[in-house]
Amino acid sequence: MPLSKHDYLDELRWRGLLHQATDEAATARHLTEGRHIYCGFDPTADSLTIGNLVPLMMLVHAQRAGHRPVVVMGGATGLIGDPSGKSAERTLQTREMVESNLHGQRRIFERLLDMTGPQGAIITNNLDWIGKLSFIDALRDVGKHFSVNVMIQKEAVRERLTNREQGISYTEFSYQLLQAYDFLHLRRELGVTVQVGGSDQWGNIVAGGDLVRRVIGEEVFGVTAPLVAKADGGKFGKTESGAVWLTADRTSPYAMYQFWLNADDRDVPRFLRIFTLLPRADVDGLIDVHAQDPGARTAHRALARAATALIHGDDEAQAAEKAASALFSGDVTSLPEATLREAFAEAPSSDHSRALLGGEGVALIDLLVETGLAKSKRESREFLANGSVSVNGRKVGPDDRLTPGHLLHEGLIVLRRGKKNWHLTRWS
RNA sequence: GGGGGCGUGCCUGAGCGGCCAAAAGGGGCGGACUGUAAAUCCGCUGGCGUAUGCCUUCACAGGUUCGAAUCCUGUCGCCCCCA
Repeated sequence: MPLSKHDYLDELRWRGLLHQATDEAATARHLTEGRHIYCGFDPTADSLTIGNLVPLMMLVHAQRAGHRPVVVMGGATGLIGDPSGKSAERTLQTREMVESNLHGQRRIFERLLDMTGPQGAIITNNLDWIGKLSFIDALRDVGKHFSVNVMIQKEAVRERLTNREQGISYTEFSYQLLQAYDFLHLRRELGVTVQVGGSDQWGNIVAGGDLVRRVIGEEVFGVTAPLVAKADGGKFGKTESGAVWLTADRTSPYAMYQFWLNADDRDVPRFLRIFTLLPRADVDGLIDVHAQDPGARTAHRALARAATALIHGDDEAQAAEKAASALFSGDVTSLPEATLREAFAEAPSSDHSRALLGGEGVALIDLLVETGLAKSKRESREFLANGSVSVNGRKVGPDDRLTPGHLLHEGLIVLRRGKKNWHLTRWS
């Protein structure tokens, strides 16, 4: 199989995606030929978050380097629950839930990975093989190769064993057996020899490698990426409105664009390397510009554009960018109607009767509550008094009312509360 | 089996009969400054139609008292020491 000029490990290394590898020299040698590289994703939700993007990028780079990526959707493991990195036992998901989550996540893999050609990604579901395993088979064929003494040493388990309040169930304790069995199965059936994942997966990956060696006496390899942390110490991937998801139904392209654009200066270089596919020269150039004048936010914009395009496609990224610059240009009034409607395509909006604008007009205090920009009249009053609210880009006070004079393009009024909470009202 | 301690608002954590909707910090939300940043500063942070006001909170259920987060009894949960 032809390999691209980019060496996989080197690529991961400069991008900051390489945390540890099993016998790095041997792994590097192994990767001089095209291999099958796998990563597992448990269907804990019907989408994936930006945090899951890290291991996903490892597969993307594998493919670009000439290897064949194999996605293992955890149809079986998702029913059990991975204790790695979790401080408490989780409630079991129903089979239906796992099943539907699987479908939700599949579209993301298909979008980010090339599904065609000899290097086309393979998407599998470990329920297909784990589901066939009987309890007796599991204990004899898998369990016999594991030492409980070793299992309880794993970080994911150890912490829970010493923690009286939490403990760990036999179910979650067994998780590593299943993931190890995945590796064995994939080695046998698809010739998969490398597993990648986040650093929290190291224990599971090693367990898989051990199993393969014991059963078929062959060496397999593992590579992990570091945990992505934010410069300010906060948890990566969270915003005021919760996690940032990779599908538009949960996080709009616009919201994702904003997420990247608002990245801390210090995080931008790293994010450019990890979350975009921009070539090294471009990245280095951007980092340079960024260091000279972070205020210009050239690198922020490039990051937001590239990362959003990677997930949602070029068109969506472009639209998000246009909307962002329109909204934050300050003067909403001068925007053409089409741009305005486009910019607010994803923002909350509401319809109102135009007749209300006549006479005394509509009190903003009430409207803020109606539109959800404020939770109660009391809060509404507070925001207005603080000068947090603007109508069509102009600040308003507690006693202001909306009249026909506020209408843009014969029927639109733009409300904003705080810096980033927009709402479009339509009047007809 | 015996003995001791703890359970407060989103989180940490003071309060230990009235001055308590409850200190302080964190977080969150607004504002100023800026670059839709960081740092800093200011305000808000149980709910309520605008309040020298009303309602609901200090694990839960009762009780004592003019009055309880604060005292008593029981229940639940957790921690520690001895055996």
